[in-house]
Amino acid sequence: MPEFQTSPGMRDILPPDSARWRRFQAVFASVVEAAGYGEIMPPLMEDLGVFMRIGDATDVVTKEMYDFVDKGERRVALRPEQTASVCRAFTQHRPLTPWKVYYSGPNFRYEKPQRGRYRQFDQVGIEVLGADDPYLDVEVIALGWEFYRRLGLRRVDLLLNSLGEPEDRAAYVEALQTYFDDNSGALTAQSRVTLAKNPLRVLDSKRSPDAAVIAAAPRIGAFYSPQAAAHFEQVQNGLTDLSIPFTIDTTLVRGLDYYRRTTFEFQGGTLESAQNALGGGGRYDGLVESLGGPPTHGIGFALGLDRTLLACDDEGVFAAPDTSVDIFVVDTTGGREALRITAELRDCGFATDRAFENRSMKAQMKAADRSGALLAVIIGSNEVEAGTVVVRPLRQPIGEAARQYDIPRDTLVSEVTQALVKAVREASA
RNA sequence: GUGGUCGUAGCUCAGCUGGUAGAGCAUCAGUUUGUGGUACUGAGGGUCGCGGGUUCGAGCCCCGUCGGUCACCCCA
Repeated sequence: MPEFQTSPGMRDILPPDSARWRRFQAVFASVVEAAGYGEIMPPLMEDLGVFMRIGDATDVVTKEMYDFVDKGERRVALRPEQTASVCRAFTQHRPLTPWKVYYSGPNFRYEKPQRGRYRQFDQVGIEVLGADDPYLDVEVIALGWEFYRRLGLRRVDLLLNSLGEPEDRAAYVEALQTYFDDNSGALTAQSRVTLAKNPLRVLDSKRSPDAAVIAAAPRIGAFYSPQAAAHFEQVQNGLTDLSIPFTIDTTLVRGLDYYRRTTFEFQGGTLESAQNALGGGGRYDGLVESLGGPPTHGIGFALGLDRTLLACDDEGVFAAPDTSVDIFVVDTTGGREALRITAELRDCGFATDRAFENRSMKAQMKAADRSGALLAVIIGSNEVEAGTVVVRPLRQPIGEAARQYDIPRDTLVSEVTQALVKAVREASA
């Protein structure tokens, strides 16, 4: 074991995996930019108070924050999510509404790491501030749905719920509290602890002894005000109009305390339940206000990159993109000629790699093969003397002899262009 | 944070009831005095996560610790 390793829950993303991450973010950007969203890049660190507004009943805030005092005696924290930062940015800059933004990047939570759960983890997401239209809820959900489709995922389930208006939610929480209190004998000890903090969260319990109690608990639906019920119905109708299948799940309460009305979650059908939440979101009317801004409607979602990639692996889609080079330059005369040729080819836009340390012809050819290049450009002492270079196609079927040929050194670019066109055509045939 | 489980070469792993380490792949070199991907030969590479303990002797047993993983919790 080396002396230094990444800290728990932190890891290096190496090639070719890193290319997959980049493409993931690029696909997301293209989906939401096509709907008018612009990218916001908030800082990784904010005043601790910004994140405290997420809610003091959530572990994300109370137990998992990477907070510390900086050299200027400020209480700061690494962001555990980005919604709060977006709302802070909104109150700070007061952009025109509706303000449609997307983000992509790492967040930090001090949790015990597990598969699909890291202390530094990437999310992509969108937020819309300043609009109350239920069709906006539909747009937001539909964009998440569309993104999964673009990745190639098919086994994603959309769970939908509404927590009602704040008053509805409060009345429901009260009813739940009463119900669970009356039945606390049947709950697990852990659920009783949860109950003391937030009765809604008890609905999330995955412990089997709780299942019966939860199944018989009061449902949120009975507590909706007429407005909340109408909003929820329009959201459902809109999703149906777009042929997006969903399941109403009245126990879907989401972890963050700021949610109001519409909440939703995307679950991966192939994943274990501990990791099956690929992403989720909802309305958080009130969050901007709690950060000192004007009363402002808000809705958005965040999708976890790690779990979504796990789901992609399970479904065999969205493989790491090919990052191989077009041309590999082999030079057995010391490497100076390779230096010139490589630079020339790169200038002309060809992805080009080469070998170093003046290794044997065989070793350099091996490296050329490994590079995935379609073409090798070879220079030995004979070629230097004759003023030529060898062009050798590399991707013919095993057993078939390579048809390499000499070309004049000064026709390199045009010859290589032709050879590449041919190689690509043969490869796709 | 609580509990289970695992931790041996770069990677995947084997190692019988304790007797001072192996395979496959990968890497490098040679068979081929200029040419890769299939074949053959060989080489390099490990303080068996770390620290204690038991023992004549520990990769194998015990304790602790760190890390991964699984469940709970939480959530993405």
